[in-house]
Amino acid sequence: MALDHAILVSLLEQPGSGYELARRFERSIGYFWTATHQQIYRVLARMERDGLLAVRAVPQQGRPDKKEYSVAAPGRAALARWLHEPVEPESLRHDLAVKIRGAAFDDPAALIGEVERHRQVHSDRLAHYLAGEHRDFTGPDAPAPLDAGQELQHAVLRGGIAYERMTVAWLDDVLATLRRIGGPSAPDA
Amino acid sequence: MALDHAILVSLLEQPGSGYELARRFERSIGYFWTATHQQIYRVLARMERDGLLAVRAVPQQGRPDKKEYSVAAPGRAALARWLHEPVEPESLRHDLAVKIRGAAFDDPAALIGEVERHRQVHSDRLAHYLAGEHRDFTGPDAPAPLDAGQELQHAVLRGGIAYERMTVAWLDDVLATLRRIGGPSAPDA
DNA sequence: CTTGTCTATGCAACGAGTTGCATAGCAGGA
DNA sequence: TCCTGCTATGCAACTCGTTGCATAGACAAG
Repeated sequence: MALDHAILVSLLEQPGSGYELARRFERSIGYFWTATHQQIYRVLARMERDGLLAVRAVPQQGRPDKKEYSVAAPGRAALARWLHEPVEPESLRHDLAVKIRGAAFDDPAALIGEVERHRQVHSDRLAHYLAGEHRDFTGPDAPAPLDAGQELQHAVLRGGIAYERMTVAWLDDVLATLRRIGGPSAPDA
Repeated sequence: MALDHAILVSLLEQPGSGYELARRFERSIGYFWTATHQQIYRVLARMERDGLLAVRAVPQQGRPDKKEYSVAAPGRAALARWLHEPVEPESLRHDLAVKIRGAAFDDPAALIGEVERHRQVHSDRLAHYLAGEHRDFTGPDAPAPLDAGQELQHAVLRGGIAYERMTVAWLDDVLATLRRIGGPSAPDA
């Protein structure tokens, strides 16, 4: 299970509370691994119980205390072990592709709005990634010689950028196809 | 839940047994939605119980009977309803990206073999998709004017091709990065 | 002064997905 | 002959992931 390992990596990059992790999972890490706060709290509790993580209660003024988690030695070892194991190349779960094939049995033109909406989301994500890349890696405020960790984060971000660019281009292709067949051919049903 | 709908689409394209569906999910449909035979049998049983599918026992010589499922009217209606609902743009679950970021806390060079293995898998899938595209859509044996369903299947396949091409290129980028930082910089641990 | 939002954590229930195992006949190779 | 593998279906147990709800103090807007 990779959620454990995603949390370990994130805590090694920067210790933090469950709440903070949940927000990171909405941002950088979450681009490649999503998780809700419930999942995160449950996994943190389990990993702490198993001695992979250390907790420290941090009092805050005007707020409930937060539990700051950091990676203990056994957690680091568990991550290292996982890094040396092969993982399965992932398979996609692409609802929209199912819908596109399904549109043949309904009205293809009715899907245009939905595809446009997805295109917008991916286009926004792309802009967001590009802004992050400029801020952290390629812009004037970026650290001059990147260390290994930053190089790797940048490489992963380039993957996200390539993915979103590819997706936007593909959805444009799909839209053109839907408009082409929406005209001449009648819906199948 | 999209497994139901993926099954409906697949059965509309071609009725078949659970076993046949499981094999389709290893091929075309499975490129965008994976499922094991257990999942498929369970969902087929539920959908039949709910009247979305019709079953027909087909005797076979030298083999156990197979249950051929096809989509009943309520199933078609359920699919149509889903097609008109918005779905969430999916988020990735990319183990390898987690590993790449995690490599900063281990030996980056140790990840090269793993990344090469993934590159090979994606490169094979790409070749496989391209062969399928030539066979079904662009080659001399393809149907001359494609109908709407075929146009849409082709559009989805083009998405798979674009995805695999993008992934192979990105993994090359990652490999170059790993080799670059593997030399000068020492492992963090 | 009440309502809503943000930080911060968590329980309980459910549904989705995975893994291991079982059955059963037939075909082909060592 | 025995072992492996393929077609064909399914149960049981488990883990993973999602959804709804709850608590609780601080702060801002209406």
